[in-house]
Amino acid sequence: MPRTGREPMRRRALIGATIAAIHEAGSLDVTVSQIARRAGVSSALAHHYFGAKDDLLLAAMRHLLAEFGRDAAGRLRAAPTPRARLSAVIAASFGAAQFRPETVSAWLAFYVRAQSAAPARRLLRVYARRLHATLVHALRPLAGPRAPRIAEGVAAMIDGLYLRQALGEAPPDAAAAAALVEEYLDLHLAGARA
Amino acid sequence: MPRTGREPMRRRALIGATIAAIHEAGSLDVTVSQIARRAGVSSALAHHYFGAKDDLLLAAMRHLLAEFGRDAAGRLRAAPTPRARLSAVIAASFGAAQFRPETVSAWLAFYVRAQSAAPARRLLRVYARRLHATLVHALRPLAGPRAPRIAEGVAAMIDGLYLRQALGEAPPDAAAAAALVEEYLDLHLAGARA
Amino acid sequence: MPRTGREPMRRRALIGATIAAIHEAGSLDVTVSQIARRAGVSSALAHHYFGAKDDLLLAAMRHLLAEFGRDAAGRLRAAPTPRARLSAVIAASFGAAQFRPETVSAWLAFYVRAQSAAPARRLLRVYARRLHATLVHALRPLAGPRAPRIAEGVAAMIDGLYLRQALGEAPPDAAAAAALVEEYLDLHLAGARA
Amino acid sequence: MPRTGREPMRRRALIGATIAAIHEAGSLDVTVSQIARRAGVSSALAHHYFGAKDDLLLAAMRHLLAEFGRDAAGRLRAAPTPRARLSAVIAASFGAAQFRPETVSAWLAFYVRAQSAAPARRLLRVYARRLHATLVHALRPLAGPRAPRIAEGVAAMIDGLYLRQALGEAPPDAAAAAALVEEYLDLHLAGARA
DNA sequence: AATGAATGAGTTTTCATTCAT
DNA sequence: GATGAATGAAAACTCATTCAT
Repeated sequence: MPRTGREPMRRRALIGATIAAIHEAGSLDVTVSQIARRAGVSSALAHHYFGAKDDLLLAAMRHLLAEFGRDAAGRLRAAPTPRARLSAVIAASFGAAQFRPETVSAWLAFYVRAQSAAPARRLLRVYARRLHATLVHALRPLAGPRAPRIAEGVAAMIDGLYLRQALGEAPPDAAAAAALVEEYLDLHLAGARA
Repeated sequence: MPRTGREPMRRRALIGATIAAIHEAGSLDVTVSQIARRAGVSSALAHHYFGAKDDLLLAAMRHLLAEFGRDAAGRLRAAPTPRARLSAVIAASFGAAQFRPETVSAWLAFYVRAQSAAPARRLLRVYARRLHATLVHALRPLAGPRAPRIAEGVAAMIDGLYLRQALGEAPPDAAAAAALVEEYLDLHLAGARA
Repeated sequence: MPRTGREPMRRRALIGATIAAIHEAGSLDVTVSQIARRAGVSSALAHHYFGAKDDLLLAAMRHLLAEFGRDAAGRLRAAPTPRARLSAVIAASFGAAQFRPETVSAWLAFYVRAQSAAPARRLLRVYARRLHATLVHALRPLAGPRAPRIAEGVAAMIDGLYLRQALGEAPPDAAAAAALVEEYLDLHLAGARA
Repeated sequence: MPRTGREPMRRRALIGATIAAIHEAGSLDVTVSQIARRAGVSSALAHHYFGAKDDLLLAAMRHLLAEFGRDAAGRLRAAPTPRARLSAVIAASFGAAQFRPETVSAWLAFYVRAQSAAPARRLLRVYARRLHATLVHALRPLAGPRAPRIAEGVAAMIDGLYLRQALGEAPPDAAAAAALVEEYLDLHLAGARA
């Protein structure tokens, strides 16, 4: 039986609390104390584990990215065709784990942060490039030279739907969002085949 | 000759400084003093004219929205057909005034703010609904019942391209962005006609 | 016909506004702008006429003191006997002009101010001494060597009734207050005669 | 041995510093920084323990009130007769702890504050009512229906003596002040018996 | 005479961060 | 490992006061 260890437990709790707090505040203007209280520890402990506040935020961001990455990877492994791989990416983007209001808020906040904080920017770029590469790779056999272009469109649309979701008064409709992107793809690929 | 009036001058200067400062900081975490200094006045004067910081931010937001509104309205007046009206909206979105890094940064920052500040949210919603109405109205004769759906896709894509532009290492390529949206429309409308 | 002159008019308006504002705020924490607005002029004009804020406050204080002085002097002139003179002072203290909530608030605020501002303290002392002298003078033929002591008691009781009035939830009852002091005097003077 | 506990220590120090600072300033226009410096801590700590400045002021007020309450209660317990109880209240009012210039200044400042700040007003009213009830209760067997009236006179005189003491150039003479009130009582009660 | 414009000097309050225990 | 205690630094906001017009 692996002793779970207090530290990893605390770290997880703090990261979860960070995301929840960001969602509740709707921005990164969240105090370390708020986060710590939510995680049931002292703010000093948050510093002890993560160093500066920025590091905690980065860790939360990394957590979100990794979660998405795992989710997407799983779906990609199960996808037999290029077209299915594209759907896998879309499904992961609008999957239950990603499209929760909580996650979307945090996501958007991190995007803004990336404009001013270099480490956050680096993180997002790695993710963006990986996503782009995956899309292009899957699109290549279906759309040839238009692949990068379509990938760009797909990525933009996904991001745009997140943005609107973050703001939206309407309840999140992951299915409708996914369908919109799928349709975009279908139009492009049908046109290609024609 | 109308006396220029100092107040409108100062207000304009402060709003301009606000947008510039937001861009430079990459977020709304800008102090009133920074903004005031940039406008060449004291922070007290900024408070004198705008009240609280939030009011200044809102005024800047309103300014951006109004600018876009005027730009779009001008282009729409010159558009003879529904399809041209759609292009007018897209052109306004990616026009020189709107797609400057400066404006895009501020835009995104305001989106985040709208998550927590009700007045900002109201402002963005008004803009979003107006845009949506314009798009649907122009799409109706071309796409019938699919109009709302396509409008949603167009709006999402535009927002997504802004988001990516805000983050992007690449220099802004308004033409490419606009082309992507135009193409999206063409695909939908071609399919419709077919 | 005496041209009233703008200046005296403005000064009066400002002093009245000062007292009203102090009453409304319940303390001297009133801004010059508030006072000026209430008087219908700019704050700059208040400074123009009175110099610093302290000077305006002092002028308002002086106004209150002078008003009380005039009121008391009038009543004293009409008082035929020492006992009547004592009643005159009491009547002036609780007269309509003095015992208004407005005046009482200001009065108390000035008492506090006198603790830290020398000019205000000097002003109040002059008034206190004059009042004391008047009381002693009237008491001497009635109470002999006990005059200063009784004067002290009367003055304290008047001040105390003001204090309680300033705080009181009950509506001001000038008659009851005056009666309490009169009774105090009667007891002393009856005892003296006995 | 109970660990002294830093928090209670700091709270006490801050409250003491508040009262001292109010006395020195002669009003509540005292900055949190001044108070904190006097207590030997940072202003941030004052906020940490008391929240807003108002809360610190209220705590100081409550401290004064409680101190007086304890003092009076002790003396009342030792008073065998109604008349002795009245003297106990007077003695407590002018006792060494209460009639210090420091305390009197603060007292007066709080009275003014009560005019504009509801919580302060509530606090003072509780104290005023309790005092009134005590006086009336002790006076009832001695003065019958005149008890409330005399109680009012006693309370007013005490407050008035505080007021004059706050302003006074003369050194505080607690004995003389107390004697004045005692005499007032004696006159009333002698008259009653007669 | 009168004012709008403008600001410097402060004041409260918040918060990330450190440190002794 | 964990925390309460403590603070320096900063930020929003206020206000008396000055000055050009």
